[in-house]
Amino acid sequence: MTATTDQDAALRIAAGRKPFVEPLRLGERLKEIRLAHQWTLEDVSRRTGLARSTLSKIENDQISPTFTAVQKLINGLGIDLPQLLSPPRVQPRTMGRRDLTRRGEGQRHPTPTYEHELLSCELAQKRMIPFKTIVRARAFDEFSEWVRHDGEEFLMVLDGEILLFTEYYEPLALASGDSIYFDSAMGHALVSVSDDDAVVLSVCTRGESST
Amino acid sequence: MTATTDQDAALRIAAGRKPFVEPLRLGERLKEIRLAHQWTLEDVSRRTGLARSTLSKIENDQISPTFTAVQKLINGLGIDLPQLLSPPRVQPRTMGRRDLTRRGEGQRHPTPTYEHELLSCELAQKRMIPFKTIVRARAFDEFSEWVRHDGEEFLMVLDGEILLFTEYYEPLALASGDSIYFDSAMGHALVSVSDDDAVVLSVCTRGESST
DNA sequence: ATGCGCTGTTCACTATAGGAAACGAGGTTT
DNA sequence: AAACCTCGTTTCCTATAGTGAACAGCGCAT
Repeated sequence: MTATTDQDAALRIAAGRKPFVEPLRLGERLKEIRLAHQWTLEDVSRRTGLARSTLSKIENDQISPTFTAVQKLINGLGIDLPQLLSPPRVQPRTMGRRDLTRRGEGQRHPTPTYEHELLSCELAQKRMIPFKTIVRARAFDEFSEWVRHDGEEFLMVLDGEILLFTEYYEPLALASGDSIYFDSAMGHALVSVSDDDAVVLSVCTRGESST
Repeated sequence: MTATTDQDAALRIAAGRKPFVEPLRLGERLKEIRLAHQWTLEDVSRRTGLARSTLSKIENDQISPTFTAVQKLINGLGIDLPQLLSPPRVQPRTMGRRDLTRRGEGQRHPTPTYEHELLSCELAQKRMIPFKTIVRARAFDEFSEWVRHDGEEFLMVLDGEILLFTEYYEPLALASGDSIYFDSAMGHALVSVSDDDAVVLSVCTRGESST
């Protein structure tokens, strides 16, 4: 098992189980949009080039539109695909969630090189993944491969001193209190150089396009 | 041959002509993904439930997949739709940026209640905003109003002890090493309760909708 | 070489999406 | 009320997406 896989796994666990396939009430959504603009089927037909009947069937889930049809829709209606697919244009989820993690109470994920402690893992659907890591690795060659994942990462050294190896830069020494922000698609790896294992706090961005 | 039908047809032809819409090289993109994972058509077939032949045709733009087919794809491949549709834009900017901030070298922004130190402020276009804050406020009533901004916020106490006031919850005591994740649209405010001013590290998400 | 196993493509057929026109339900005009 | 409009739905029919099987190409083993 490679370091990459380890961290990927941790991130994936943090990301939580996939909600599998949602029904994706496309027809319903289309009708919402149409009525919101007070358009008739004929209006939409003129805008999109799709037949009135076709639109009716799509709205009532009697057919599954072709991808070209979907394109005509998003194009003709002047909306983009996410808009068409996110039926519950809900704000509610943005308000008032909270997730406390007391010192040392995160969810631990040990690997040969790192010991991760996932923070705030009660909350699903969040846009950042924070975790504290004890860096056990002492030499770069303990990594079989670059650690690498989509998105961006912010990192602050809480304790000890580390060397940050990155794919495109010289190794960088970071002491307690130093912080760095980088694209995490660039290969990276941490090594402790202080007497005790170093501790860092990381925050990764979630893969985008969350609906 | 009624005038209505003629006009309808004319409009539909005009709309149906596809001059500008179709930058979506879906087949190409699918092939990219498949090869990136070193999957064979048969593998993808098993994952998605679509026939090998169908997949081949989709990859070669010989057919326009049904929306249900697209769903099977994104579902079976474990990707989401934006991923499937956005081949070109993601790659360029994601690779290799880096921004180091040594301890205490951030950009300071003092306010009556807080003393912020912005970290990694060299980098534009990043998805998280990290900053270290010295909490000067000693009582809740030093705030004239809730602090409130779009997005989400992660916060870890680095030093001292604070009280986190939030709009929808009771005040929460946080000691060094405790962390919390919350929707920052919910009003919030920090107060130091330790002898020295407390220090916290915060990371906020950037507003979305970059498009 | 011959045969085997695997790849991706192509064929022939079935299932279904898309379009034109007919239909039925309100609403407005006369 | 009948004669319309205009709306959305439904009914054919044709165009095409989706499938399984056959095919051609390639590496590998015998």
